[in-house]
Amino acid sequence: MKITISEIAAHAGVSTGTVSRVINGHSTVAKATRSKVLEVMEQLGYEPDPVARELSMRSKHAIGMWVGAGENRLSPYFSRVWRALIKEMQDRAIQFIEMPPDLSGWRRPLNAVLIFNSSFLEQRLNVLAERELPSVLIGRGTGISCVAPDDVGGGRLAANTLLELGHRKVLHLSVLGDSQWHADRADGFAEVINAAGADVSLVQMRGEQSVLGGYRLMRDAWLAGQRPSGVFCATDEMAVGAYGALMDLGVRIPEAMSMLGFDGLAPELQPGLATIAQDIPQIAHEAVSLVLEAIEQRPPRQVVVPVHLEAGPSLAQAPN
Amino acid sequence: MKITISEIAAHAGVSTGTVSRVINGHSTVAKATRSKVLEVMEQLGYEPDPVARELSMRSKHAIGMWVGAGENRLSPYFSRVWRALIKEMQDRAIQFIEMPPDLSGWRRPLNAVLIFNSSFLEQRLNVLAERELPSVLIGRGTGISCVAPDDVGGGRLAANTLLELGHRKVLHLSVLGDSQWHADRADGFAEVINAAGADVSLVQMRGEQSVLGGYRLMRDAWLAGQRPSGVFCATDEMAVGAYGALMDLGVRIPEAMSMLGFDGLAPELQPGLATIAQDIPQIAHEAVSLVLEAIEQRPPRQVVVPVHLEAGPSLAQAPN
DNA sequence: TTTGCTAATGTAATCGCTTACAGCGTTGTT
DNA sequence: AACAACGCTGTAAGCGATTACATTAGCAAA
Repeated sequence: MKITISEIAAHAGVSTGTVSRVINGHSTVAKATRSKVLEVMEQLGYEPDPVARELSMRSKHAIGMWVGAGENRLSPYFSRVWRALIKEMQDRAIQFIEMPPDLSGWRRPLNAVLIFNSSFLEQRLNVLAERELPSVLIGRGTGISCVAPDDVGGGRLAANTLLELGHRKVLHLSVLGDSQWHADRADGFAEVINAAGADVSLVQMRGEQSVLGGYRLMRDAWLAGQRPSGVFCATDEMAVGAYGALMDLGVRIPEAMSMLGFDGLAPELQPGLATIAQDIPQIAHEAVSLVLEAIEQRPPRQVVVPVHLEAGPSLAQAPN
Repeated sequence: MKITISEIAAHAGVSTGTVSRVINGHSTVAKATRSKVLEVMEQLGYEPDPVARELSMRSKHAIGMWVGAGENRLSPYFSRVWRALIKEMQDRAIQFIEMPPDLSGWRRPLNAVLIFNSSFLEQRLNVLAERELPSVLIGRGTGISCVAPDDVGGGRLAANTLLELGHRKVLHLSVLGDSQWHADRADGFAEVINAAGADVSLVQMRGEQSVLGGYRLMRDAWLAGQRPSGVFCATDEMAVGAYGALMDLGVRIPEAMSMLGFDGLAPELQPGLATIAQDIPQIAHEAVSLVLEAIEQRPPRQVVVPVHLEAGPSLAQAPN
């Protein structure tokens, strides 16, 4: 037998309205009442019904997720972000709708649109502006609300991590193209490395953002005579490839080479690989908050979500 | 502005009850009325709201999705299936809940569980049986409802495709381990190839199910002197790797080598790569249907979803 | 004591749909 | 002619939440 809000109300001796208010964390509930209600909810094992919830709230919040044809929806990173977004919206009883890359002919009513790190951003924003749809970007932009990981900080963190382990010759595998994310990672990394002293050297190479891209980059660098003691990869996917290349070349990790990736996917992709991890659930949380703000016409905001080091056995003291 | 049932009712000059009856195919509606309503619905592009529908039909279904620790939730295939499932449940206003690999301490009420192609299947089923939770498997099993792509048929189709193009020396890159899916693909493929005549030869090699696994397998095969004119990869991920290996080796595709993957992800992963495509939305659809049947205590059913060839420029006539 | 405000709570409309029940012309039976 | 049965349709009460609005209590100021 499913427990409903009115049973909770009855047991707690309050009205359904009050119960609803404590569920949604409205501040106008007296402390004593709130805890009483929470207690009853706990005791009866109450879970609000998401379907009913959505029906009653939805009129305000249906948000579309727009990912361009250019983006790779099958990439591990995208997959993670997507899942986090869905979970976040589920928790807030928001309806989410996947939109097709091409919007002509799109007619379903929406309150806002969430754009995933898009190419052709300008064009897209224009399309949305025409339809007067508030929009929020996961990525970087100006004049629009957006949320992104702290790429510069992550780059710096990567550099400091390697420096503290005594590495003096480091390699950075970055991504071809003009992605702001990867440029920032490279900049943060280079900034710290270059400030570390004259005996520290940095080489940067750029390749395709994929496992194979990382593999080829690392293999070719090594065969071309690059012999760093530490390598920082702009993404975990590339790191997986680079890791594989080093294995194939017989270079031992971490004895002969320390490796560090970026994104926080490494633990699933290649156990043991250290990474600068993004807080993806947090990014999703901020993204949805920004969307709700945008719907209320509040001014756009840029938020940067911190990253942290997720250590692993691919990291070791530099050999002498 | 969202169109509701009452607008349809107004436009058609009937009551909402009647509209609802035609939506649900109740037989007690006069023919003329029915067609009038259908016409208006068509004209206004009306779609019944699944959330409201579910709420009022009070068949509240919450289904858990259980994926083991061993499964790679970031793999492109999994990602696709996941998205398709979510969409399907959204369309049916079913609540889906992601469950942790370890179920001890799990308390949220569920009506059923959907298991993704799991390792340790027996153990898991026992756990679920203890809790009296109906369960459905995406993959293969006995004594339980399950849905899977037609792997054997897909293997045969791959073989016929290559044979029809005149290939006489073919390579199959398969997956290490005891996955039924991949065994079936290999069997279907081998069956047809081996029946094709004495001048047709097949070599099978097995490696890791990943881009890198495919890369290494293909590279090593080639370097070991394997010179087929066509290669069939058990998954598109491996195919991407194998494709890359051939590029690196300077083997031209498709002039010197035809390639065929499996899963239907190739168009996104590696444009141009032909593949035996699964109908993933259909698999998701069947999976959810089976779950609903299981909830109603109907006897378990096994369903096999057909696959089809998605051709591409990686396929060509065999060289003489 | 009365007035005015604020904080906390109750009330009831609402979200979009289903469905039990009631109403009402027709037709068939006696 | 009276009545039952039937076929179709309208009406309104839910489903389980949210929330605008009304109400009440409590307290300070006049």
